[in-house]
Amino acid sequence: MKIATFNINGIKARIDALPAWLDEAAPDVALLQEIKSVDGGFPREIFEERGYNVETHGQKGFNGVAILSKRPLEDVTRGLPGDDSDEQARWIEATVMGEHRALRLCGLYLPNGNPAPGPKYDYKLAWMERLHTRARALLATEEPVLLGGDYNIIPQDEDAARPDAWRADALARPESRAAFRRLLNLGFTEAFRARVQGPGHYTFWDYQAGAWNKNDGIRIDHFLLSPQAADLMTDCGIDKDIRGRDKPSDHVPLWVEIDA
DNA sequence: ATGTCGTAACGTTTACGA
Repeated sequence: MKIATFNINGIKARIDALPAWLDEAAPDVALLQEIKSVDGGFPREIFEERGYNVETHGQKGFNGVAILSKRPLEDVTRGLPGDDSDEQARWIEATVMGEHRALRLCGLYLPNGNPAPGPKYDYKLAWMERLHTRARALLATEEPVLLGGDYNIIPQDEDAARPDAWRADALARPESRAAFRRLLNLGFTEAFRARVQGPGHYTFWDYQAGAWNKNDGIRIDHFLLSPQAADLMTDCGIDKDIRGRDKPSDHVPLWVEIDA
């Protein structure tokens, strides 16, 4: 089963590019972030026509996550637990039924956190604390669990073309990186790094300053796999090329192949 | 030129978030 994550930066703006990528890459599941749409405004028919079940968790204007799946989805939940006052739509979970077994999928859009320091950075770190709590609970189920999405975290210097330019940014500050490492230390495997080593692999290129043409990118979209899911992974990759097409998102898809 | 894009709104332009 091919499972992808893709920050589309607005469903209205990606109304052509997203279906074109789906038709070509043919993922069984796509975790989407930044749909920037309320649930009722999401053009679900476009995806249902292609055989996808559609589950959304949106809000007006910003954020918003969704799951598209060709296989049945069950037990869908919306919102990251741990703060009932948090109204930002950044988390959705569902169980997808594979041919042999079920997988628990979590689609996440982790707060950017800039400017840092400041209240937005505090919110990012608090959100990561809640993510840690939820991730630990999911591990305890001993089921295959995948946490996929836009983490807004550059894990190491090798994950940026110009690491010094990001040193003070919320995406690379020591507290952000430490919170990400704490997740890994629970026992998750970072899918891409389990398969590919070394610098030069990115999932985001800013629209500004010709970042794409200079390959001035960062790697901030990730899949974290529970031990039971990591045992089933057979491949992982980045669909880099679509960043150079018409009307691209600033992110590109990351995908994993899971033998489920 | 302080570099772009997407969304919303008291819209033909500005503000915000990224």
